[in-house]
Amino acid sequence: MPSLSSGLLGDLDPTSDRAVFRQIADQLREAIDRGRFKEGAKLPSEAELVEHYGVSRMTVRNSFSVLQGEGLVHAEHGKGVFVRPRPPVRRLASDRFARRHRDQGKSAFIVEADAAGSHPQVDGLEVKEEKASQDISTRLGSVRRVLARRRRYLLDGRPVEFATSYLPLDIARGTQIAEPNPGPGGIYARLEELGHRLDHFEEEIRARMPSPSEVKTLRLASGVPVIHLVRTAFDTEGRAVEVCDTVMAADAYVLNYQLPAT
Amino acid sequence: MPSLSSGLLGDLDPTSDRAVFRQIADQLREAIDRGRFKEGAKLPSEAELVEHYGVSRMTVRNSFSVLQGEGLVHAEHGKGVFVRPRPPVRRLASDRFARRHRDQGKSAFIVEADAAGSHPQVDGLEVKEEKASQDISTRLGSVRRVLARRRRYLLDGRPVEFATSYLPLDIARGTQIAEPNPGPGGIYARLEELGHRLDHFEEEIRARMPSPSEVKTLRLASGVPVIHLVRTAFDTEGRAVEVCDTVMAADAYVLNYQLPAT
DNA sequence: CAGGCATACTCGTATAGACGAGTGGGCAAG
DNA sequence: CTTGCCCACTCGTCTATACGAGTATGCCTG
Repeated sequence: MPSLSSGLLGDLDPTSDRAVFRQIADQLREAIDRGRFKEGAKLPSEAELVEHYGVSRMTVRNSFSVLQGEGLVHAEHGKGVFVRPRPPVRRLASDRFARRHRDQGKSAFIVEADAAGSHPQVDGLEVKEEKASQDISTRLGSVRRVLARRRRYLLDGRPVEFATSYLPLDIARGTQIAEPNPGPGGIYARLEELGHRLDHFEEEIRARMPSPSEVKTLRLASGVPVIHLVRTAFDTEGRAVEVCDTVMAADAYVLNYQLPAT
Repeated sequence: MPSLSSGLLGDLDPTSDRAVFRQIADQLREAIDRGRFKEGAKLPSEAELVEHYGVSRMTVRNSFSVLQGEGLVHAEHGKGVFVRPRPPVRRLASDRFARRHRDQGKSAFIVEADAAGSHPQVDGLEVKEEKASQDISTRLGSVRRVLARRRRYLLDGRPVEFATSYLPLDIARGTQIAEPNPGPGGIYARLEELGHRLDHFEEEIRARMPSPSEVKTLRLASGVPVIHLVRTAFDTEGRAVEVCDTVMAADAYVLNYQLPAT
């Protein structure tokens, strides 16, 4: 039997008009912030908190759901509720598509991860021709059908990113871009070999909560948003030659950009 | 008495091992996605759904809380649960700090919002000297104390962004930068007048769920993440002359960047 | 000693009921 | 007609209970 007496937590203020479950959430949050519960540590069980505060179990669960929504903790069935550890983040530099990074035989993702000491994997590779969505069609300049290259990226076994590249068929069909393995330097290297000299990229960044299918694909804990990045590659003639739609687990990424002061 | 018969919703599958509240959430989500409930529309009330599905009220509330966590709906006490409308977004262009945008008398935020037909406000202005946090100190190159300029930005009455600029005291003290109104072109114009010719900016972007204080400051609905952007300005000598820490309501922003293919 | 099972602990799901508080419409009194 | 109150409807909070399912541990059996 658990001896409880979770000495780190205070009492409720019955005179306060703050809801009880919020008061409990506040105390737990503060305890976490102060380091009384460290990353990965187990919080008191529901039963212990019921005992400690003298409230019903649903009230305690309600507190936990507040903290889950904030991304502070996560529950594991049969084990307990734990302070969510901050996973190692992947930093995306704004020069990651520079030509000088394209001469290796491996993809940028693999090279970076190796350098950071993580174990990278690429997964769920799928290459096919399909009808362009309204959005993609607009971005690529009114194309009807496109070549789509889908893949998922994992770091140390954890899915962190899901990306789809779209290319106009008149560019990609029949080239190595339409093969599962696009070869050294990736599709940007192939595009340039095909005479589409790249001029610049435009990136569009949003953050939002994931859809259920994204939760599944990225195995996201509750309270983790996604970063949605859409990159369009333009050649020197101003034509959009590729659109890459990427959904990233927000807790696994920091994006870096360098801007000239002009 | 409500006549219910919310004909748009199906039945539960008792053989499914998917939890009842998830099935209900799924049906509501699908109805929203299909446009059966439009933006801003009211969903059936808890009581109606209790009736329709023959489940207890807590189960229905549980479904709603799933959708709230996804940022799809929001509840209004005494009124109902509504499909969350997508607010107008502010697009941040990567050239927004170019010198050519600095000659007007008004701040970039005001100019942009006016152009977009929204009503901009700046709020909670606070300028003071304070101790630099560990992080800020590191970014500015080991300064102890800094000038901090805090302000909140609103669009059509809605808070969308909360920003703090930090500057080393040896640069900012006694200048117009230390005044509430930094003058035309903002602090970057003043910095250049003071001889700190700007070379480039570095921006660091994260997305996460907001802290309770951020929820309050930005009046965030549940299920809305924040974008956390930290920008460092460097002068031509490579010195960091300003750090701007910005927290944005993620549903109000799209960030745009343009990258050279190098 | 190894394997398997029982058990106690964990969270997950669901029910039923109670009261409170915000909102808005309708009715009644002035 | 206007004012003000009441009531019905909404979601918010909380209690108490029940059973299910995942996990870990230790004991018991072979």
